Amino acid sequence: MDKLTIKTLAKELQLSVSSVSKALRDSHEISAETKQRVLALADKLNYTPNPYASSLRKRKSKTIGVVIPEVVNSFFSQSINGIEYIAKEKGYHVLIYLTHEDFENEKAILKDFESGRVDGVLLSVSRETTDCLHIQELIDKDVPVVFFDRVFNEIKTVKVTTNDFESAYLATKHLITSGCKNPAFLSIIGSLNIISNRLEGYKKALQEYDIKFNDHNIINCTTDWEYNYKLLLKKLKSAKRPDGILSSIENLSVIIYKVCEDLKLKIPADLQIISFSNLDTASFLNPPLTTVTQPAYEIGQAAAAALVKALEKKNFVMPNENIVIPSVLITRKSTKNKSSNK
Amino acid sequence: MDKLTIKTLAKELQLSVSSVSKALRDSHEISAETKQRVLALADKLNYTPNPYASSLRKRKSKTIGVVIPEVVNSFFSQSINGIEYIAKEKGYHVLIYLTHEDFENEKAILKDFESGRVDGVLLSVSRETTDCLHIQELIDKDVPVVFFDRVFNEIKTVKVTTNDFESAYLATKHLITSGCKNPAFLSIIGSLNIISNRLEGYKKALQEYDIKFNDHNIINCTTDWEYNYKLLLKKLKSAKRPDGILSSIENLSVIIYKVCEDLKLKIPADLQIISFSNLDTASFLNPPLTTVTQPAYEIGQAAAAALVKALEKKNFVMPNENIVIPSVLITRKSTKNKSSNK
DNA sequence: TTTATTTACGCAACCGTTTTCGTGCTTTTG
DNA sequence: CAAAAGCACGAAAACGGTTGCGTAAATAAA
Repeated sequence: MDKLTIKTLAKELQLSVSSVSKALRDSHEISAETKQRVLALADKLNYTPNPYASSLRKRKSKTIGVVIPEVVNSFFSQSINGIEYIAKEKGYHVLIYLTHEDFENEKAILKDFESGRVDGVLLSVSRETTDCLHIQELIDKDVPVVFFDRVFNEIKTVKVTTNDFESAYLATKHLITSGCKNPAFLSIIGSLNIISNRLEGYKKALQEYDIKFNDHNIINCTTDWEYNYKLLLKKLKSAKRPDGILSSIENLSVIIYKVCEDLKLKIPADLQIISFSNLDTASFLNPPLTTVTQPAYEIGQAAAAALVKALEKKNFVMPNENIVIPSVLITRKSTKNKSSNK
Repeated sequence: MDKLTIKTLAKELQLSVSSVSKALRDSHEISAETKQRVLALADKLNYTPNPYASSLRKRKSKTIGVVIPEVVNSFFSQSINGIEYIAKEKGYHVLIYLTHEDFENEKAILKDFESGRVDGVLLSVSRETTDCLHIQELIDKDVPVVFFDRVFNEIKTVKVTTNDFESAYLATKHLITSGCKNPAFLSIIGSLNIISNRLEGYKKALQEYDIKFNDHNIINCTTDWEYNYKLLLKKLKSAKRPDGILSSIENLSVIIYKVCEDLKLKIPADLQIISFSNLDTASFLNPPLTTVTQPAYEIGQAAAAALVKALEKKNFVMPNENIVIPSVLITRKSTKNKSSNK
């Protein structure tokens, strides 16, 4: 048995290759009767058209590339879920690439995309990404890019984010109204927009409550967990230690718990904690963690939908649009809210 | 500017298309000098060969398909990480598909693979998958499939798993030696090999310690969390309630915590808990959860490596091989182990 | 009845690479 | 010095579909 191609069908049916192709694609040029015959045989022989031949000729791959920093991360894996939902619905395939927060990796991946491997890209930039030449170059080659979560404002395209500024503002406000006099902000190195937006929200809340902003209360973590642990240990041992923390990074919250345990600091009595987090174990931590939870699934869906919508158009132009899907503050026992639920 | 193809290079260099192609692929037929010229221009023009044309001609896509039940799951996302590591290293691309534990989805995905979209497949079957015709059909079309974690023994191929039987045995033994007289086993509907293997391990430990096996202690959960909650509530309220639980499913462990909280059962005093889990928040739960942690990353790596190894061979034959990478039991405060670490 | 239009299909070019085979030319060998 | 071998490259046929265009027959309009 040699390979089953469209030619096999054509020969069997005494039709030309082109007619078979047209019949399979439900062209109006082919009679209903012939279509039936073709479909029937295709079905019987279990024929599936070669996607590469098709992609080559049609100059589109029905494939989208998803570029994210990490996959072992509840935010990104939930996003992928949303992306996959839309992709499947619209008949697209999903290629996944991880940058591991490395700029060179990101560049190499986007460079590869210039080959036409994917019709469009969903991108959440790495922490190290400081310029966007590689992104613009890709777009200039007519490969549309939609940002989600970690965006680059310099690029004119659709950006799907959550309300980082406002969420951080509300979270900080929550800390303050729960009694914090000296809330700190847990940050991470890099130049991510989302982080600086969150920082601005934090600052605004301080300002509103006449708490003077103190540089010491911005704790800059790194990717080195050992270092972060020591840094937090130092900060929380110091005389003017914070009495509340807003963590802008999910993974860092567990380190805080660890440090508190080791320093015998009581949560929330000695230290109140809120974290941006999508961990569904947050409510089972000790004590349950108050979180700012991002609508990761919806963000993935919205980004994929925007991309596909553009791809389906003849001469698509990506609108320079910001889609903002709000996060939700879920108060739990790690903060001293009065009306504590859960 | 029209599309940049190999023809553009050929024209510019006054060479034939074939020579350029050969130069790019570093063929011995081309002189070093010519290669230099070709590479230089390709570099200058930022040329990237069209992958679809190449795949069509070469009849291989340098792409592997990964089919998993869910991605919002620390085991699978860690596995993907391992897979991606190998894929990148070997120059493969990774297409990800989610079955959402649905058999029909799984069939449709594997059917699509018969088109030659991927060179090989890494598969972890859905919970609902009870027969393997669709898998065998794919293999019969010369698309190699490597199983990881959730395997199908009927299929002769490489299977990468962890030592489920032994791990469950050791975990149960741990419960018993920590004082459990009546340990239960938390299962989930479906016919997964890994679950039944774990159940066997549990049974063996009971037998070894002369604890008679009791059907009531096999708690069969479903995908309905509400139902599971009620079921566990009932089980843990009953007179002959278990004094220890081995959960074979990561997600179920948090429900147990919830039920214990609501019933005011103390962990581990009233109920000791061990769960198969890859959650890195396990040690920050209240109390820290004793886990059987699977080497998810390594399993992904091993599966991908086995697949790629086969793909790189001329006439590959998949060996019918079991690669077993052991899990590790990490004792924490949810069990009353004597030498408690962490 | 003649002409115009529609219907249903085939021909052949094309998408961008890869690869086999052939061909001059230079170099080696007996 | 003739024959053989090696070298560097080009022509052309694939790979498996898609699509614009041509065309014969069938139908509609004039």
